[in-house]
Amino acid sequence: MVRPPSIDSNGMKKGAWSEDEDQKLRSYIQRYGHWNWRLLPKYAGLKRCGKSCRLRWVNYLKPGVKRGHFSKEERQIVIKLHDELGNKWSAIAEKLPGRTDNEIKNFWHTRVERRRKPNHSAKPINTLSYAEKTDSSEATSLSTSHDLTPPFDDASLSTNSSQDELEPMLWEMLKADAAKNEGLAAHVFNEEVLEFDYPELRYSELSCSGSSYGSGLNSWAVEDEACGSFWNESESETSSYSYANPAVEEEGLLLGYDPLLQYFDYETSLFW
DNA sequence: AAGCCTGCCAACCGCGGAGCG
DNA sequence: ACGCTCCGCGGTTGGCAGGCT
Repeated sequence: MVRPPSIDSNGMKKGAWSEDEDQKLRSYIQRYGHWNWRLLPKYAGLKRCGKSCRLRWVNYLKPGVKRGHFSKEERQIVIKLHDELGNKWSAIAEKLPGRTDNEIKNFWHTRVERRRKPNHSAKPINTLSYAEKTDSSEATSLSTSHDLTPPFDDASLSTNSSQDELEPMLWEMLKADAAKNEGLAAHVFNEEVLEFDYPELRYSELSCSGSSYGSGLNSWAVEDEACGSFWNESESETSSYSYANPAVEEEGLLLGYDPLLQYFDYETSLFW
């Protein structure tokens, strides 16, 4: 994960920092502060350039630096501020105590930007059994090897499509997919939760805010949260809608139409 | 078991702005 | 006004870890 140590043409060490180097830098700055980054390494007994020392201190050694998992609140702040400020990582970092611009930048590139890329490959990225996500006694684990065809294609849906255009289109696609796979999708929907990255569905959902799409038993259905209306093409029982599970709804809407399910967070407009 | 692929993140690099003489 | 130095920012890279085939 880190670059191997090496020596550049000026005799300066590059690459991963050792514990000894960290200790030298930490103790020097704690004692004298960083009055001049260029001269600091010389006085601290480090064979590093000032830039490298500054980076190591700011992003790693500085007291209070928070690292690791971004909370839901932090994610929302980053996304909101990025919408307002763009790639002003240092400005965003100012609003997130303990987070460095470098870490926010990494977070953005690896987690957020990737999810927003329209041509990002549609493949499952993580799998959790429904039982892990909920307390439902009905939840059981199930094999994930279902051959369900994604019902959307890039040509038919876009982020600019209106909700009026999208809903009938989605409805037709869901119906067709359910018919093809018979009751399988419903079972999967009820018992299995997969996180996935599936841009076509993501965009359709973004464009249809206020609506959710899911499967019932042996049928597909579309529910409109905003007005409470409900369409159901099947005559059979369709009352089992797993995304009503409170444990799931805490995180946002669980959106499903086949085994490819994940959480949609309306506040960040992203799947997690 | 081994090779390949992808995600993640620490660290590097280049550039621009601020400060100073 | 100009040139130089230093600092900080944002983009990019390198390589480990873990999952997949």
